[in-house]
Amino acid sequence: MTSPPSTRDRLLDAFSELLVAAGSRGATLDAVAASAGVSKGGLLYHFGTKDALVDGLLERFRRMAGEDARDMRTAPAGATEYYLRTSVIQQGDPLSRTAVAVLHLAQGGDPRAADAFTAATEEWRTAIEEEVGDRVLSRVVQLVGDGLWAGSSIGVAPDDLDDVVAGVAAVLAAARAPRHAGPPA
Amino acid sequence: MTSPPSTRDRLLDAFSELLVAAGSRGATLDAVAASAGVSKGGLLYHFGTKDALVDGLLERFRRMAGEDARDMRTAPAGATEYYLRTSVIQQGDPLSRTAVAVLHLAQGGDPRAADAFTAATEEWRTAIEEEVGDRVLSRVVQLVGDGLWAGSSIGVAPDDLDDVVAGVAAVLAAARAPRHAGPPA
DNA sequence: GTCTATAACTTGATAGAC
DNA sequence: GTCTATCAAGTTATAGAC
Repeated sequence: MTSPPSTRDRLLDAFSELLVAAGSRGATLDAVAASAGVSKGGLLYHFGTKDALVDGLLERFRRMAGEDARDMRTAPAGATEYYLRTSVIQQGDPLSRTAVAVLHLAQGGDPRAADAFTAATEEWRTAIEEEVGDRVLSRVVQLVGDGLWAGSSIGVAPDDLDDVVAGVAAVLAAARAPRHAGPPA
Repeated sequence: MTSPPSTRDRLLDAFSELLVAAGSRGATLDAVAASAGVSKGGLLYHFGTKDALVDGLLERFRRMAGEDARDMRTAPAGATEYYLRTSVIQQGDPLSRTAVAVLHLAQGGDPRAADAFTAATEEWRTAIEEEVGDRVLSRVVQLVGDGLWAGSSIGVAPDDLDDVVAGVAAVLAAARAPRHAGPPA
C-alpha cells in the first residue's frame, strides 16, 4: 500500500521537476512552493533554507542511485541495456528525473551535487564492467548513456533509442569476439 | 595580427565564461559587465536586453560550430577522433567553452538555445557519418562525445581520454570488419 | 561609447498569527 | 504544520550626464 506522499516528499518532487523543466534558475522557492501546493512559509517549515532543500534532494538521489545499481545487476536484459534505456528520461520515472535535476545543480556550480553525481556514475560503471568484463568498454557504454542523458537534459528525446541499444550490443559483441580487425596503433 | 577584441566581443567572452563557471544562475548582467571591465550601462549600450545578449552568443555559436564541422572533415586524425578530443573542455578553447555555455542556456529552458544546440549536433553527426559510413555507428560515436561533454560540464576531466579514444577506434574497427581483416581507407 | 543613479520587480529568509 | 506579512539583497532595465 502506498500512502499519499508527505508534504516533504511533494516538495522534493516539485523541486526536481522544476530543475528539469527550467534549470536552477527557474527552481525558485516561490515556484517550488506553488508547484507543491503550499505557501513559501509552508516550504520553509520543512526545509529551513534553500541549501537544506538541495541536501534533501541529494540524499534522495544517493538512495535511489544505490538501489538502481542493485537493480542493474539483476536486470533480465542485462546491465548495459538497462542502463542505456534508463538514461532516457521517461515520463514519470523518478530516478532519471532526479538524476537530471542533480546534474543541473552540479552544472549550476554546486560541488555537493557534482560529488554525488560522480559517485553514482562510478557505481553504475562498476556494474557495467562486471557484465562486459573490460574497463574501457564499460566506460564507452557509460559515456553513450551519459550522452543520451545530456540530450534528455535539454528536452531532446532520441527517436532511435532501439537502434542505439542494438548498435552498442553489436559493437560490444564484435569487440569481445575479435577476428582479425587489428589492434589500434 | 589579431586586433584587440572589441567591447562587444569581450562582453560575449565574459558571458560565456560565467555561464560555464556558474551556470545560468551566475551569469547576471552585473557579473558579465564587471567581468568584461565595463559598467552595466556600458553593457546595455551594446546589448539592450539580456535576450539580446543571448542572441549574440547564439549567433557566435552557430558560426563557430559551422567552422568546426568543416575542420572535422579535414582533421588529420579523422573526424571521429577530432570530435571526441574536442568534446573535452580545454582551457581556453573558444568553441568548447561556447558550446557548454549554450548547453547551459538550453538547460535553463531557452528554446532558441536548445534549437541551436540540436542543429549543431546534427551537423557534427553528419561529418562523423561521412567517415564511419553508418548512421547508427555515427550516433554511438557522437553519444560518447556528448557523454564526455556532460562530465566536462560539471568540471569532471576524464583521466582516461586516450583509452576511450583508442577503445572507440577498436570498437569501430571490429564493427566495420566483422568478416575479414583490413584497415579502413 | 561609457558612466551614475534609480525605478520596478524577484528572490531568499524572518516573524508571528492560526 | 501551514499561512500572511514583511524585509534586505539582488536583478533587469531606464534616464540622463559626460
